Amino acid sequence: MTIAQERDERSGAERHGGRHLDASRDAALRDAALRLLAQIGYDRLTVEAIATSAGAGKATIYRRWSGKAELVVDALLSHKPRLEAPDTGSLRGDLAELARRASAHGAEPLDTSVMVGLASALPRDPELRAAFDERLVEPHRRSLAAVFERAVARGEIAPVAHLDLVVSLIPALVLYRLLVQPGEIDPGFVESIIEGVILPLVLAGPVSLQTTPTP
Amino acid sequence: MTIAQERDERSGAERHGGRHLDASRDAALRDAALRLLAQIGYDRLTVEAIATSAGAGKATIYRRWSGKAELVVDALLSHKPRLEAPDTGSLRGDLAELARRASAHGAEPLDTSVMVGLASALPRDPELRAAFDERLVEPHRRSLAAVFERAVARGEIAPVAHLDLVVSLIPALVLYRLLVQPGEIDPGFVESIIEGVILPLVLAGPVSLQTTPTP
DNA sequence: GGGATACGGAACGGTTCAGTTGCGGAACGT
DNA sequence: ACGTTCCGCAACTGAACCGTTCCGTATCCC
Repeated sequence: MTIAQERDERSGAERHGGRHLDASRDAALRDAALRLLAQIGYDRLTVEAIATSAGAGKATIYRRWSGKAELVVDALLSHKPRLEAPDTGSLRGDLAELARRASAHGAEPLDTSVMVGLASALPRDPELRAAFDERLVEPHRRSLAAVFERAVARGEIAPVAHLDLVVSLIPALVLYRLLVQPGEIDPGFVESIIEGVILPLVLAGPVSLQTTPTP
Repeated sequence: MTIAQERDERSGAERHGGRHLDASRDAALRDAALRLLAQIGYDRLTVEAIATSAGAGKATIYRRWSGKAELVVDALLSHKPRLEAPDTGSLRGDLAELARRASAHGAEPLDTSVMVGLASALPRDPELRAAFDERLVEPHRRSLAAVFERAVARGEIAPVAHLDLVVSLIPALVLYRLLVQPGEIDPGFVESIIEGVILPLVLAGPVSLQTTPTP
């Protein structure tokens, strides 16, 4: 519905004379929405604050979206993630590169704050959750899965048994860490996940030990 | 401050005649607060809804707490977790028992919903975060740490290298799963974390492989 | 018994926000 | 040139909620 509305307004059949919608206003409003979302969370986010923060009037928002929910979903979907998985030649190098992007660079700290800000709202809004999935969750999972699959193809590791779980490790632990201990993520934190959990896990062969060692 | 207020009201020096505070109202209100918190999250939680849900009047709440924040913190702190780590004789057995408690039983599904409901509010309220830590995060970590330490003492596994990280695995992955895919947690989910991630990780010896296998 | 206080319930003023409308001005098509 | 539509801004109505106050009733200490 969001995309449809966008189509109506841009290539609409009922556009005659008059001033056009200013595309720079769209971008400014979406940016402001994501920035405030990361700062104060979805529930405390107000349309008025978004407008003010973008130097716009509320009417400019309601000319484009039906309200907060539609604007935030559209902002999330417009937020293009970097999909390209790195290829440094080794699994450790690829993971380190992903970690470097995730902690140091500009995009990802916003991503994780947005995740925290959206958390409480996701269970009650399927559209929000779908956009959250498409732009924040799945790209990470795909990049990680590609890195592991390349390592398998190189013969560096055996096929990963629970790939779904393994590619969730970094985002899950980063999110948990942000909830339990708010503030900036130490770059070494992601590194210790890689070195302390992921690499030992995927480098170890399949384990088939006895369950009862103390008869 | 919350505990101090409680002391003032119960053993207060300035209590003369008149009807006493009904302790059953305290419990009903705290229960209602946690139940609604799990359902709709902290931000949408209203004092009015808590009172109505507990069959009480708002005045009964404001006689005890200064507002929503203090009530929720007090409710969290009154929520006594089961600390006792199981001791089945094997690491796998202990972990399976923890998993059984976490997914099937009554207390823990509420716990995880409360965690989701609190998520967006934690970064901006240190008292809330402290209570969250004390009653929802640390007990889980302590139980898991105790289980691993006993396994080390039995000689079942080598000392766990990144214990802080390893004991975060279950809560982090469960929380992440709840956010990304709301609804009930499949009991098999926690089991696959144990079998697919934790056990392979702690059973594998320290890994010291070469970083560059493709010269 | 009598004064004091808690109880559920209802009402009230104050604040915040949603969503709409009007204003003066600017940008577009015809 | 002219009408149409966008722009930022401000004002407005209505809803939701907070925190307080009052009511009639019930419970406690003295």
